[in-house]
Amino acid sequence: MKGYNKQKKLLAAIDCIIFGFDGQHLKILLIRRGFEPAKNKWSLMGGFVDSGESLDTAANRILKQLTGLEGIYLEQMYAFGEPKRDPIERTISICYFALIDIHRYERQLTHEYQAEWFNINEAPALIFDHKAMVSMAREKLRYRAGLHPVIFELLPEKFTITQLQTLYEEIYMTALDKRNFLRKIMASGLLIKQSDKDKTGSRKGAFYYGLDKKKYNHTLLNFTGMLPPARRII
Amino acid sequence: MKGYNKQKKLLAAIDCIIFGFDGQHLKILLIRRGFEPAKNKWSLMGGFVDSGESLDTAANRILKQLTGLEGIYLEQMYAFGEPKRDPIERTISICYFALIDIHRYERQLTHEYQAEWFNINEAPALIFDHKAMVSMAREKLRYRAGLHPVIFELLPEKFTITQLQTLYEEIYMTALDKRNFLRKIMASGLLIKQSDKDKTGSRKGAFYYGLDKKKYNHTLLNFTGMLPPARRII
DNA sequence: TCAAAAGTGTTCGAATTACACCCATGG
DNA sequence: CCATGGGTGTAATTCGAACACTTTTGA
Repeated sequence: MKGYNKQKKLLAAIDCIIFGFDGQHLKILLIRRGFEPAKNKWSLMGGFVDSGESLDTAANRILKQLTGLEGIYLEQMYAFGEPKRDPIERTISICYFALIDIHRYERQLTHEYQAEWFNINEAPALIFDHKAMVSMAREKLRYRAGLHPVIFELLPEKFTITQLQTLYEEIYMTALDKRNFLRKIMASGLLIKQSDKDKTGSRKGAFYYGLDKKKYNHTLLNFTGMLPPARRII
Repeated sequence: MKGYNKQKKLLAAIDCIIFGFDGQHLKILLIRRGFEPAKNKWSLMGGFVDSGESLDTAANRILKQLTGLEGIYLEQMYAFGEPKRDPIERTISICYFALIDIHRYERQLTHEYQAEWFNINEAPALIFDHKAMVSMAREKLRYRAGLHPVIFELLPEKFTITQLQTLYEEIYMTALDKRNFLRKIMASGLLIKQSDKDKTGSRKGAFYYGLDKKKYNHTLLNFTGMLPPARRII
């Protein structure tokens, strides 16, 4: 038996939404598409799945090729398959979302790869159905962040409580009370207070915190969520 | 421009995990595969995506063809794409999961379509990577059911509190206290007490409840979950 | 009359909320 | 010395967990 003769083949693509956080705003990484159609238009990171590679492998390869990023948090999100979504040829796109510490790669990304960060609310028009992908990714991020502490993937090794809180506020588009936030986040047992301070944000300086990596890995499956129940988006 | 010349095409398939609940156990619907390879082996409902149809359309079509089911709860779950997952030809499978009221279709399914229900814990060996699909679907169901009242899709129009509780217990593989369960489920405001009783389960009979459909639709986005935090699987 | 499932409240501790002032520092 | 963001506590309420007995009725 050589194959399923009567079935139509099609192209499979990967698209990645890459989230970052600059301390103020949630951002996404975009590039100008390198080939026709829609060449030079803003686009998510994308490419085709090769024969012989799995979807996860393809996603990692494409991410590496377009941005140099490796070993980052990457999760499959959804498959988009409207017949006309790509005007040239029938292509289904398996969409991934990634979370990275923006500062760790900033120069590399913008200089070597000419990728550009945009505030999530100020992104330019995107090709094809990429806008829908971005909104779905945003929603999925809220979902995930409410249940698992994935949010730390967006922060540097050391961060302040205020940065963490701002990040939650960005993702959920809501204001949080800092005392309650601190109590709750400390109760998770995930944070380890450092002895040094971030002096860039204020005169007084704010203590850095690090992540308890062991607990973090164990906690991925048992996290109650940071939002007060009444505001849970999920 | 005619196409992306250098890219490899592949087949896209749909596979559906169909969940049902018989009042006692969570079940999945399987059929014997109708074509080679692995003909007559137990399999999820599956088929290929045609040109010109979207993934959702394909999923609905395949479900209709193989089971006669229409208009049921169907949600995309995950794309499986290991290169060798189908031994005959490179095929990625976009996997859906469905929730149905088992009694509504029981005869139709088992007689006309020779599909068979299996308790989720007693299912036979499945072809390809279908076993992994089923475990992921189970997990996803826990996830969903903890946050949205999708669980009612598995029950008939009228059901008793005990049935509902048993269903939650099945999905989360845990025992729940009936008084606490009742209080919590009633607090959701989703249930409407009927005036008639189900007499099949006991001498005394248990009141039926129906779903407040308007509230149900609005509540899909604001549901706190039925599990005590300590036991939340998610 | 009894077996079997239905139905029903209370108490306790933990978690969540709302809320406002002092601290440390660099300029 | 003062403007700025950092850091802290308490009281009221709600929510979740644990727990056991009475009711109904068909056989």
